Amino acid sequence: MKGNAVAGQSQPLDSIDRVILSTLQKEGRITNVDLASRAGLTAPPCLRRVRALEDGGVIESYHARLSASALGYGIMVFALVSLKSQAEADLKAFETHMATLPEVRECHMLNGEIDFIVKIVAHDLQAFQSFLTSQLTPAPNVAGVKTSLVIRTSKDEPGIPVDPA
Amino acid sequence: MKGNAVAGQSQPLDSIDRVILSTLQKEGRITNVDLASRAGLTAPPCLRRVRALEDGGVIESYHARLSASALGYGIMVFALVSLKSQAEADLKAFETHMATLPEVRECHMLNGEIDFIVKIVAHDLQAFQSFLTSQLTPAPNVAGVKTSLVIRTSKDEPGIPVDPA
DNA sequence: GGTGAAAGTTTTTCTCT
DNA sequence: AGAGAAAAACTTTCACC
Repeated sequence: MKGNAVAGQSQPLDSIDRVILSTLQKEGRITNVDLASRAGLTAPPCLRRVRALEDGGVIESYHARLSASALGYGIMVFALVSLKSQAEADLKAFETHMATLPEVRECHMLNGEIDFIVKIVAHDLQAFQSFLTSQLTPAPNVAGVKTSLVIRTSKDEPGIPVDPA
Repeated sequence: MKGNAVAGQSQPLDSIDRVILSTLQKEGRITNVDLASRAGLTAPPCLRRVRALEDGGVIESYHARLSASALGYGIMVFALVSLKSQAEADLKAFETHMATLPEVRECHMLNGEIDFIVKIVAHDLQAFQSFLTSQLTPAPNVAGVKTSLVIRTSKDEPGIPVDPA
């Protein structure tokens, strides 16, 4: 094999790529012709750039953002979880368990005293309490859990900044 | 005016709607014809359902997910921020400041001792330190900031669970 | 790399059930 | 509400620059 067909970082991003990326990050279902005109291109080269960004792994995926409240998820909680052991196998075991729980939307390992931060959603406070005592506290290797209920969210931007070039 | 053209919750979601929602949450750029066949419909009624879900506010938006590392953002940090005053005007002032900072991706107000959890991204540790001392610590009304660096992320699901009906 | 035109799909509307 | 057919728009490929 010669060229990097899959997920090489390929070219440094030029300013047209950045327009494409920031546009698709905000409007994931924009048509290629509209995207092209915002990027100052015609459709074919725009499509080629999008495919290259997808194949190069810069664009990972596309998603619809759904209304939590419309789906009956009124509760969001951050849990700070410390584990008894920091051995890699034990960290993995905890992460594997988190992966199976639909209420757990994010699981990040942290440095310092607390080991994980976990973003959890639930239908209501009662459902969350039940989840906490039946799924999170008894998870493999858990030493302690501190939870904080989200009262309101003032900012929740998808993705990351796309700097102007 | 009569009907609720904008963001009424309209109908309870049936199982076809749920297939549409969970599919679009995972594959935001699927074509309507493919979506229709997964939902067991033909294209026209499928499109009508999607539009109704969009107009009803169940589908809020569509986004591309970009690779943080491909864009040079190697660092994610959660900051736990406590404020000097919990007066609504002071909470708002803090949130308004967070809204202006591109490094801040999420800002959630919490119950209990700590007032906000803020998800931050940065190019590297040095850029983060600089952000912390120049933007976050001196933000309006800040009493204290505790930061935790994310070592690795094992789960980061877009959106929320779509229960099977 | 970009352009313009052509071919192939998809989206979208309409009519009917 | 959903289906089939038709029109309009978009995507995708190709030849050329």
